[in-house]
Amino acid sequence: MRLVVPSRQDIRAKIVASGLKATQQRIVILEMLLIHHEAHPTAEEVFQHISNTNPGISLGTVYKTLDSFVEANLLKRVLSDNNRRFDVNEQPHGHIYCSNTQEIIDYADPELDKVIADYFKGKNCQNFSIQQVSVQIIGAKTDPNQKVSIT
Amino acid sequence: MRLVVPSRQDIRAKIVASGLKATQQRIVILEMLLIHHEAHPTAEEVFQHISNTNPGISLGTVYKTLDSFVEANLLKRVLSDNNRRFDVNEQPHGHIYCSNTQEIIDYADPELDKVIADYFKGKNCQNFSIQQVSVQIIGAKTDPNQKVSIT
DNA sequence: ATCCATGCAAATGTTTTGCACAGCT
DNA sequence: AGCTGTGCAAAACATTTGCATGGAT
Repeated sequence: MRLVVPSRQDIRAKIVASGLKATQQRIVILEMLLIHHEAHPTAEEVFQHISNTNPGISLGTVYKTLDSFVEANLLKRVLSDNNRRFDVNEQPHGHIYCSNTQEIIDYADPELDKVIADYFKGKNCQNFSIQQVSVQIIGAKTDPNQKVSIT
Repeated sequence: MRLVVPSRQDIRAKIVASGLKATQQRIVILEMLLIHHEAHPTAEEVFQHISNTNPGISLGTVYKTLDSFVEANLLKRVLSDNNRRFDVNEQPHGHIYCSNTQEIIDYADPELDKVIADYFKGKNCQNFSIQQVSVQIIGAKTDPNQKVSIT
C-alpha cells in the first residue's frame, strides 16, 4: 500500500483529466490527500493541514472541493465508521478498523479479492449489479503505537 | 434475514440483561428498531416513528438511548455509508449498499463467512486481534422498486 | 431512598448555501 | 470573454451537554 506522491504537474494533469479546472486550491488539496492518504482525513483535517502553508484557502472551499473530487471520481468517501473521511487510493481495497484508536487502515489483498470474486461468480444475483466488493476487518490493535500487518 | 419481533416482556428482559434500566422509552425505542431493523434507521427516523404513538419522548432522549444501546452492545452503528445509522441484527452479516437508492441491505451468508474465515486462518496477523470480518457489496439495483436477492 | 434516565433548551459541531469577486481556460 | 471556482458569512442541520425533575429498582 505504498503510493508515490506525483509532482504538481502530474496532479494538475490528474485534475484536468477528471474534467475539473486545475485551480491552485484543488492542486494543494489533492496533493495533501495523496501525501496523507493513509490518514483518510476529514474536511476539517484537510483544512488544518493546508492552512499552515496556504492560509488563504477557506473551509467552505475544502468542503466544496472534496465534493467535486468525489463527483469526479478522484476520491471516495470511506465506507467505514463514518462518511466524513475520504480515500484517494485507487486500487480496490478494504479497511481495517481499530475500535481502540478509531484508525482506518487500508488493506489491499489481491489474493483475498480473487477468493471473493470467485465465490460471487457462482452466485445468482437478482436485481443488483455488483460494482465492488470490499472487506471490513474490525478489531483492536494490541499495541496502539505499533503498526498492523497482515501477511 | 428474518427476525421475529419479541414481546415487550422479552424486550424488557433484553434491556435488563444488558445492564440497563428498562424504562418505557427504551422499550419503545428498542421495539421500533426491531420492527424496522431492515431500515437501519437514524436517530431522527427513530424519533419520527415513535412520535406518532409516543409523543412524549424527546429527540435528545433518542440520541442518548441509542448511545446507551451501542455501549451495552444491543446495537451497532452501521459500518457503511455513514455511522448515523444503527443495526440491531445480532448475527454477523455484511451490507449491500445501493448507490442509486442509498439503501443499506443486510446480507448474511454463512458460506461466504466460512470461506473468509478459512482464508484468514492461514494469515499471520501482527499487532491486531480480529474481532469481525464483514463484506460490503457496493452496486446498483436494476429496479429500485424491487427486492435484491443473492443466492 | 437512591441513583440513573429523561426532557428541555442551549451550546457545540458539521455541512451547505448564496452571492460578489477572482482566476482558469 | 465566458464560465466556473472561491471566500466569506449566514443558514441549516446534526449532535451533545447541563441541569432540574421523574421514574426504576
